[in-house]
Amino acid sequence: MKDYNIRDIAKLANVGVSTVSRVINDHPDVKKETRDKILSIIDEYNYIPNNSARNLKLLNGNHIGVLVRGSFNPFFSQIVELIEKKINANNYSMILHYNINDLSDDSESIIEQVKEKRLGGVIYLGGNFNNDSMVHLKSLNIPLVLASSIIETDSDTSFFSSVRIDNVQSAYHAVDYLCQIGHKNIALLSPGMYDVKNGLLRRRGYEKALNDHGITIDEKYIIDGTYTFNSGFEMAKTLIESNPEITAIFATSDIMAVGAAKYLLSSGKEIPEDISIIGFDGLEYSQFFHPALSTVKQPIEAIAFESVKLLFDLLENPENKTQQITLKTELLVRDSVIKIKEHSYD
Amino acid sequence: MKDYNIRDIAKLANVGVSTVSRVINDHPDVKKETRDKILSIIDEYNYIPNNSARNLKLLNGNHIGVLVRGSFNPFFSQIVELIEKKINANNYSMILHYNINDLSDDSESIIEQVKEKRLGGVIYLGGNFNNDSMVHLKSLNIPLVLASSIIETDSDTSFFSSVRIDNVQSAYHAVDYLCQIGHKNIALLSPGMYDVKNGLLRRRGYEKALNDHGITIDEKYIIDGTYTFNSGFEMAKTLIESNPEITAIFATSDIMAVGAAKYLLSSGKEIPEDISIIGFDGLEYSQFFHPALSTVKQPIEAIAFESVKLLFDLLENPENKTQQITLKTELLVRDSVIKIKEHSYD
DNA sequence: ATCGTTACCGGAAACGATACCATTAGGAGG
DNA sequence: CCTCCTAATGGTATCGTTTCCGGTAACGAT
Repeated sequence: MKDYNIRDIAKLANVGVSTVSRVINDHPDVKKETRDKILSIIDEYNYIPNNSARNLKLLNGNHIGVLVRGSFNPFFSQIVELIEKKINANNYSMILHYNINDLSDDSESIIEQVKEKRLGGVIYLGGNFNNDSMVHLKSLNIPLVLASSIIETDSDTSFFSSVRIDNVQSAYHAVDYLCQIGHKNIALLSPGMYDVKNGLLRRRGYEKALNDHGITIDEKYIIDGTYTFNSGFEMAKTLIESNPEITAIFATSDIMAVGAAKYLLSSGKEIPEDISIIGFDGLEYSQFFHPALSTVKQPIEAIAFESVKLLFDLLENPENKTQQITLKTELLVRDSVIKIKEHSYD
Repeated sequence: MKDYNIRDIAKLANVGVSTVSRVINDHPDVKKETRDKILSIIDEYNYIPNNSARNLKLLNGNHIGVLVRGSFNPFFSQIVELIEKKINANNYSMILHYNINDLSDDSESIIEQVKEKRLGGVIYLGGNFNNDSMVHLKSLNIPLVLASSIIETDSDTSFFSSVRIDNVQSAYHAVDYLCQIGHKNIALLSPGMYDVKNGLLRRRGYEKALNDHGITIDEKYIIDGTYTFNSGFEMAKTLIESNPEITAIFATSDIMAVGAAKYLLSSGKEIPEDISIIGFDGLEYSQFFHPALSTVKQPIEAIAFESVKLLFDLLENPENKTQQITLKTELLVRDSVIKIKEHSYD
């Protein structure tokens, strides 16, 4: 029950190995008759080409790496699942690596992974990149797409393909809405050191919205944490205990929002009557929370879909131009927000 | 900026390629002096051995496949993340494939994946296996561990290593508890055709508990769906609309439970005052729902940890015995259940 | 001096697939 | 009949490792 190799198949079919190779790779220069015969032998003996040999010869692997900056966030899990589906449809395999680089520079860890695993391409989810990173990475000479990543560079952003959203605008949208319906004491739940750049942009949107509505920014309404349920819970607790006048919370991720909402509800507050809350990401989960959470929905399917598409554009034709795509988010207003009551006119 | 190969390194270090190879693979037969010299050259020139060539020669890959039966369930995502961490720690790479076989037999799809991707080992999450599958799979001759899978065979279960829970007992535990606190009209939210075996066992636990408490099983309290939020929502709706006397729901997964709870709350019912609810899996999520969901907690970390451990036991020494591990679940009683009021004694 | 042993080391044949380069056969065109 | 072209095919070097099979040097024992 040994495995057959291409030479065995060639012998069995009475042809040369080159011909078998051509059949396997769909080269046109094979007579239909010969092709059919070889195909039937391949089928009969259950021959499967050896990928290692193939990759050795071709000098590039057919694994594409999906490297994820964070971990334990359903937002990433969902994207990853969708990406996997598409990668497999293209006859590549996905090598998944969560929680890349807790310490080092993003570009470092990517380079390491690519070399070590001989990846044919990489999708990087959720990191931060500056000019140096980009140049460093460029030396890899490998198809790379940056998805949901923050790219901080004034110069050439066209080194790599990228798929992202407008974080400032998206956050602005949510906070602007809160202001419009009368909220003035609006808190911000922000990721702290963990993923600074990302949170920073959303914070800028928050500040801009307040500014535009003539509300002065109060540092004590802004609190840092991490992208976890627990952190959301704790942040809300700290915030509300010392600032009971807060009427709305904008959380920069849904899991934070859920954590915060949980604190509010379990401390006897009502949502949205006492406090309105808006999350970020648009996890399926958020609509099954009770009350249904308002959120800024990221186009998760599109992020996954476009990332893979851009990657294969580069993979199939390395001469292709890189592309930068910015996708639209959508503010979903659900049951967790309410127009503020004007006490004076009661 | 070409990549160096082992011959380049050998030349640079003035040694033979075999010696370099020995250094790379930690063979003892190299003088410390020589080893250090080679090591420094390797470091200086940033040499990384080519995995394809290595695997070609060794005839076995250093990728281990993690194949997941279902998809879009945080239960699996969490296990996968933990597994990945451990696999990487062992210097292997994880190739992840969700949603294996929507149609075909589990063993078929595993075999296909293994051959095509030259996997060195496989962890299969959440499938169903019968005797035929097992025999079929055995021919692969590859380390394989079945995690959270249902193995239906009276004969030899020792073909493969496995990590599982006692589904019957776990479900029994939850339903028994509901009975103990006075519930009689207890509904079951079960996965339908999707993953029959798994749901079947939990159903058996449900039935056994009712039996032990002298409650006759009523088919109209048992409803089939899928492991999704939405399905949970719909099942609860159907169930409650036509059987308003139900006082408790046992859902065979947390996401079903959340969906069901959402229906109840949004239709004006109160949890647990009107209806008690218990889920299954123990997702972090469940405790941040409001009210905090009671659930049967699966030992997620242990499942991941043990799976990888058993796999590497087999990988490192193929002569090792396979092991079958059954892990304990834990009933977490939180805010979603309440002792039933006896109307007669009010 | 000769031998045996040990500790290191190198050469070269695989591993399985690809692709360049030849080669053949047959037909078209002169 | 010869040349040229094209379609189809085969031979073989090559990709970068590992490992078997020796080989050499050093050294103590005889």
